Amino acid sequence: MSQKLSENQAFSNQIISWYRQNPRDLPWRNTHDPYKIWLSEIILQQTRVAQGMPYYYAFSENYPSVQDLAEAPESEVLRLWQGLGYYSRARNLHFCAKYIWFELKGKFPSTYDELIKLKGVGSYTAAAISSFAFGEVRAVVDGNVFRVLARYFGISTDIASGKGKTEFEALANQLISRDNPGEYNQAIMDFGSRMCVPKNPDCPNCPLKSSCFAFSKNMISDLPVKINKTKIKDRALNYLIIRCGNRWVWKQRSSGDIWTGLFDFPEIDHNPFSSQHPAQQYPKNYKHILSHQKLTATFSEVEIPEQEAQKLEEWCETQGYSLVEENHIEYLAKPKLIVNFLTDQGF
DNA sequence: AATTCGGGGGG
DNA sequence: CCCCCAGAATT
Repeated sequence: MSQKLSENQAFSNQIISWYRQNPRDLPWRNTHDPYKIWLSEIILQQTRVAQGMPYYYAFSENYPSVQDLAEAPESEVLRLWQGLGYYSRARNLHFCAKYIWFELKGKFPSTYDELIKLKGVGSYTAAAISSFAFGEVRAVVDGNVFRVLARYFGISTDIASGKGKTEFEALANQLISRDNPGEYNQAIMDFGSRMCVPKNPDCPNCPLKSSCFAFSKNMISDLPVKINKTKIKDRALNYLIIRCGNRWVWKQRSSGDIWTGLFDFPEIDHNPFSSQHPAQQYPKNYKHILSHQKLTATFSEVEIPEQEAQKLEEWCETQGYSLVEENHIEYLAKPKLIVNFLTDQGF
């Protein structure tokens, strides 16, 4: 056995050894059901375990099987996802559930190569499902793995680049335990999220410190290298709430922009009503940070008399807007910004 | 390769 | 204020 191979084996053995002494009891670890594992992995993309946990329970209870999810209306799935963000995850989840149930007759894809074809399933998620549910030897590379490997092996390749992704995936697939790939994958992610954390990691108590490159070179704060280019743009949203009796005009957002499929309000420009009826603006501005946009929203309100209800209905029809009874608002999937506004109004 | 997709937590 | 989080799709 080459020295390289035995060093790799020592690394994975220590990772698994640490994991067995410090296991977290997470609900998706108590099953091999690929549906539940898939569900958990989609929820946890770019999402902390603590934030995703209540959503995992909600989806598991409302949709215990892929059939239940497949037969649910998309509006309900999006409403259940409300507040978690990256809503294409929910739409892709529902799309794939329908595909698996109705096209594949409920037979869940069971290999990395099949799983990665699913919408919303990339290299990380395909590796996670194939190893956890089916025991395939396929290493996960998430933010935790990037960090642990970059520090331990002293790799300074930009983890946000395609070169970095290729390089780290190749290394991870050399390190993964052939006997227990799923447990190794769980172990290295847990190690990264609880021991080898981004800031102020607990190096003195780390079982791998003696052979860790970054620790020995005092480069913990320099690794991993991540070159971030995203710049945040300011954006104004000036909403107009058009009310007619107890009905409000709602707009379902279309693709190609933020919050696809969710409901908010028309914006104040280009409406035939606010010029003829007094529109009242709410005093408070709402600031909301997305990953790439800094939103500032204002809300105005205009009341349309019942005599013009038919004209309003026709205008909504041409615009693709919906007149929604107040008691139905809670069932619409809405962005957090809108939920915040409604909460302030007592909804 | 660069940009676009949410929302929350921690230093 | 910054960065990060069990990333992936699109351009």
